[in-house]
Amino acid sequence: MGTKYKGNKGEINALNAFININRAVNSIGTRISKNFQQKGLTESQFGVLEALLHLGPLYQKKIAEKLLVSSGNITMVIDNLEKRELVKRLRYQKDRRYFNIELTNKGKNLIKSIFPEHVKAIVREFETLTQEEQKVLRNLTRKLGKGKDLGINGVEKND
Amino acid sequence: MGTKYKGNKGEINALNAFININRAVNSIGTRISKNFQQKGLTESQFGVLEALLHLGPLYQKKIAEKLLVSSGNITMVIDNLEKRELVKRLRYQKDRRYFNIELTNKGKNLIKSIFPEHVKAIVREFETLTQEEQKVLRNLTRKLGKGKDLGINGVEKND
DNA sequence: ATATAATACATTAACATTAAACTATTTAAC
DNA sequence: GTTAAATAGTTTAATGTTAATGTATTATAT
Repeated sequence: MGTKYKGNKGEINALNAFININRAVNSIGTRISKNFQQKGLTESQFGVLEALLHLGPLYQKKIAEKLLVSSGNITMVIDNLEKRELVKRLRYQKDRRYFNIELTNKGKNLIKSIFPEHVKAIVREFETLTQEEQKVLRNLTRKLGKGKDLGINGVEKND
Repeated sequence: MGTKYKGNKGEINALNAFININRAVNSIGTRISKNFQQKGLTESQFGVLEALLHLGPLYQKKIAEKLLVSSGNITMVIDNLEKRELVKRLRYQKDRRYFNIELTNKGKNLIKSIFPEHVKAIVREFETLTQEEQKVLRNLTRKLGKGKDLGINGVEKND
């Protein structure tokens, strides 16, 4: 198990935690994504539809921020969703640089039909942990994700 | 914070844990990968070189298994590493279906020069957690990653 | 021995992904 | 008001990724 790298205890602990958290995300991600893949959606496409369902219409830059991907990427994902008539681009008249991206009825019906199964799949994966363990995991990963980027004066940059 | 989805407590806990673990992996992964990206390596390329350094020569299928990617994919990654003369393909004479993939001296020097910084970057990320918390995180994610795939008779399939 | 399976790797098409360069539009500077 | 800077989105080139299909090689069945 774990890393083959020989280092001090601190290094071994960090490497083992790193390896296991990556494997876990990979492993549960693969299983969970089967749901929407069977409906012909990629992970990015699913992410866009889900964001639009729960947050309402967004312009592309906001979607890219939510999904942590580049704007060039989002252009293509929206292109492909638009081809399938799951979303539409609406030029925002007050500032013509923006497109508002909206779900079509077809898109809304699709994501609404998939999402409950998606939640069930996630719950199923996390059932290997108790409710208490899930909370511990959430808190540890929240701390981890925030990193320790410090702004000036040692004040946390992250909210 | 957390999900906007309205569900029962079990669903909310699982979704929140899911969101945070994904964000954490994404976030620390982005920062850690800057190391090898600055040396002109992609994540997959780094993964291959690292596996070869620590495990010795491997054939492509083994590499694909280690890195959890498809064999079609590994063909291209090896192609690109080979173009840069970081690895070489050696046809295995006893069974000519296989290639042994080996590091060249250039490849070995590169990965050996990068890896210590990589470890340091990981340690740095995990310093937001205590040693004890890192161990807890490792155990929770190990459990999570194994899932609860059951073979016949309810016997665990995973080792 | 020959036909069939299985195995390792390669190829293709479709989509993802980023960085960098580009266009169109709006805002800010002067 | 005209120019410069900033912003939203697009395009391109390079690589990654998978699933599906193809090719070469080896193992198995009969």
